[in-house]
Amino acid sequence: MASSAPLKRDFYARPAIEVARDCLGKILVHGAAAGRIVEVEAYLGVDDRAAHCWRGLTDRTRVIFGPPGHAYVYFIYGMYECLNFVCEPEGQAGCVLIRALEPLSGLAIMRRRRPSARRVEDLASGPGKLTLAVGITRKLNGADLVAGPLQVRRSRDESPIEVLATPRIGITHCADWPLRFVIADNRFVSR
DNA sequence: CAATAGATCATCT
DNA sequence: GATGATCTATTGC
Repeated sequence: MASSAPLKRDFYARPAIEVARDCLGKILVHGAAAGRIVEVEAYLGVDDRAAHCWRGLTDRTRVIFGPPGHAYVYFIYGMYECLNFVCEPEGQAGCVLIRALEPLSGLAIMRRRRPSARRVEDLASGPGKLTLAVGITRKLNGADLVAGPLQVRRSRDESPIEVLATPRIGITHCADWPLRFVIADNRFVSR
């Protein structure tokens, strides 16, 4: 497999924008399924009206204010789940939404979980699609990314990556902030 | 192609 | 009671 050591906690204990950019090219692993992160979005703290934590600490946003290096998984539109990495030191809000993966292994089980995907490019090219493909549910909300069943690893392929910044997708507030980051010319990013 | 409707529910007003 | 960090199928050009 084209991956090695899991990222340590200090990787996540930084501003969400830095973590977001650095996540690109890393490998997300859950069981037999693994994929390369090709598209992410940064969500900031209380100043970012598009972020869930904008209103402050609630039952739902508790994990975002908790220690870094954990998963924040939330349920949206009555149907889909989305995966975030909690960033910043404990007590501060900030996270990174994982928006698309390039499938690397476990292709068979991914296809089984996403019967409607006709092409490999459709398996995990969106926040709701990737959680289905990789088998992430709300049960993983709060899970430790450093030691838990869901991990992020450095790729063995360390060839340079060209990163593009664009506005975030599907939000109404702060819609012009360039906090979406993609690997340039990658065919697995969402449409 | 592009545009739109419908599915469906946790969270917050 | 409305809304939302989405996706799919369908309709219409």
